[in-house]
Amino acid sequence: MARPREFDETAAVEKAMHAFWERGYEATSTQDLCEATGLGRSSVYNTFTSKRALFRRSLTHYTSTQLDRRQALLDGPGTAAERIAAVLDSAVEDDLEERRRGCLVVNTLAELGLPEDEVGAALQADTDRNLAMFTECVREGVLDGSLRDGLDPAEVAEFLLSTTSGLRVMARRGTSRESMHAVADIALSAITR
Amino acid sequence: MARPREFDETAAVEKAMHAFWERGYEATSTQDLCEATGLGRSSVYNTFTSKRALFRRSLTHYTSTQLDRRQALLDGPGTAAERIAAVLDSAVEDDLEERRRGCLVVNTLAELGLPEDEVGAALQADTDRNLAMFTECVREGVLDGSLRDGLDPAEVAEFLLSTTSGLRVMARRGTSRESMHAVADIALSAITR
DNA sequence: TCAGTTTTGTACTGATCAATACACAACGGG
DNA sequence: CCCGTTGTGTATTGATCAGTACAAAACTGA
Repeated sequence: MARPREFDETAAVEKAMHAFWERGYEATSTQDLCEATGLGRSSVYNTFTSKRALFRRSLTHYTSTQLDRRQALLDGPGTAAERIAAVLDSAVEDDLEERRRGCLVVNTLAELGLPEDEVGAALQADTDRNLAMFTECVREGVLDGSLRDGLDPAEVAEFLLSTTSGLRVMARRGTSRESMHAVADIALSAITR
Repeated sequence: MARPREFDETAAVEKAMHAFWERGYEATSTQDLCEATGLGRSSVYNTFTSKRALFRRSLTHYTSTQLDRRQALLDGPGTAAERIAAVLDSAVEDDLEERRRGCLVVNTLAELGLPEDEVGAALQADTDRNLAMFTECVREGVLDGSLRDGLDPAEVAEFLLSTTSGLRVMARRGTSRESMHAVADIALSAITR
């Protein structure tokens, strides 16, 4: 019944996500979002309610794919130390353009902080899942002997999240791939033996 | 000759800086800046030309005071390792409210990236000075024996800048003082012996 | 074919944006 | 004292902001 959509909703969210990622939340106008998605204003508002709601959709789309990728690396082959190294390396993009965009979560946290709405909740959820994933992997690393004895998994998880966040900021500073790699190596040396 | 100013320019810049720090660049309107500084629109534009120019003034005011404070810590007493520890600790504010604001430089980098104007130049200059200060101190630390042998001072400087940036992002995430302290300790353990 | 439902395009809303015009106020030098 | 210069307050600029009203369009089920 009724007229069907002329577009794919997920594809539209993905395009909106890239617009927000490129310019930040405030600097992205609803007009920008229409152009990025190829939709008219009516379709955007009919489907996503508001700019902020579309941003929340974009953000959760970003975090879920990013967390899945990270989880896959942490569930991959090798010692825990090697898997953590793979995660740190994955923050180091090959392409300068990509590196310059940084991370949508870090960018949003820096621009908006933790707002008291669903956007803030999405950011908090991302933090929690990251910490949980890292904590678990560190626990495994202490057992498999690839990480040092006596490490507090929760503390190391905070350290690793801080490190990836720091790397993303360095990326926005225009830091070279080589320098970012060196930073990742030093960070890793703090917890491996 | 002519009518004198009714306000202190530096004080106005400082108040504008806090407004930008609190809300970010885009979300801070010229109206907000008038209210924060207590000046009328005419005075603001007569004195600072444009919103962006006032932002640049605010940013350089922030970076210069922050760099001076950091330099003082790195020039202070104790071994290089102790002085670097003092810098990392200084990123951990006592007050939650202050911590939540994060760092104006990190926030701006995340929101705007490195724009091709004087704002970008100010951000780049801040990065350069930070790296230079850290590099010098690490060199001293290798000599005084408080840091490990064989460390590349330039690489460690990037690591330390990345770490402080990461800590500021964690602060925006709402991370506790204790967790941030633990992160700083782990980071330090990578370079001390 | 047509009634019912949803999408879409166009035009528009009031609000707010950064920036300016301009008259008047306030001072210093002569 | 008063002319020239600069600062300040008020009103306003056109542009753009997020969001909406509304009618035509496009489809489904009957």
